[in-house]
Amino acid sequence: MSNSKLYKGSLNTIILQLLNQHNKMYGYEITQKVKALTKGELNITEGALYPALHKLEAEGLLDVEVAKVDNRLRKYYKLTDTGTKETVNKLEELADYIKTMQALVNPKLA
Amino acid sequence: MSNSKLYKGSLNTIILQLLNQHNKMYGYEITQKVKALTKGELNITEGALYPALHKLEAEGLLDVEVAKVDNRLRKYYKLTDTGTKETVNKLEELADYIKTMQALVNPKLA
DNA sequence: TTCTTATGCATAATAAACTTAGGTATATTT
DNA sequence: AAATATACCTAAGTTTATTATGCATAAGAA
Repeated sequence: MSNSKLYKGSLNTIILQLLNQHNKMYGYEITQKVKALTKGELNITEGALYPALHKLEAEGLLDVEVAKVDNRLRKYYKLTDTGTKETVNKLEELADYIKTMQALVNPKLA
Repeated sequence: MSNSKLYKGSLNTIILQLLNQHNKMYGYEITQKVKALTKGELNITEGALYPALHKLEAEGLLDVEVAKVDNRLRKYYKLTDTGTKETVNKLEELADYIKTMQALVNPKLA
């Protein structure tokens, strides 16, 4: 993912928000989109991504739709209503995290 | 620590930066300082803190000095030179993390 | 045309970080 | 006297991600 440990725990937030922005995406597409948006700084490993997608689906946050393109399989994921609500929570948590960490790191500005 | 998973991986950064700001601190003091600075949002658990302090010491980033106050033990930790350098790295990583996550979450501003 | 890279999915073993749940001990407050 | 605060600690278990694989098709390079 990155040599920085700070990304630990951020994967679900990233997945949900990408699906929030792009409606439906498949796994490989997510890895490429993250790489592009972060200019190579963040590389989602498949060993992390696929289990995460399966878990989000099992929790009812994502729906899957299988498609065949160029004779190759794709699994398109999209947010459920519950998933959309959870995305809002995750984004709030991210904003809170950033605010809290900045308060810790630079208490003068708090 | 917090109900948000985003803090996973942030503990070392927090410890190092607190020691960077306050010169020397002991474990319990760190938990209270974090609680105060974050207005209760972040509570470092002792099960996470003490092993983390021991590891940072073993890696040569912290020095320990034992003191007895009111007949109770205190272990004061402070940054070594290496620890000070590593703190700079951690703070850069945090800034990069925030920038990257904001680029992912709000690509319009990127 | 063969070999490598890209696309696309997946899991299993291991490692790292943290939670939960204990344990010990002294000081202070109720 | 009992509960809370101070102050340290570890061990079992969970979560999250890494590393290492595996399978299969398409496209590009040698």
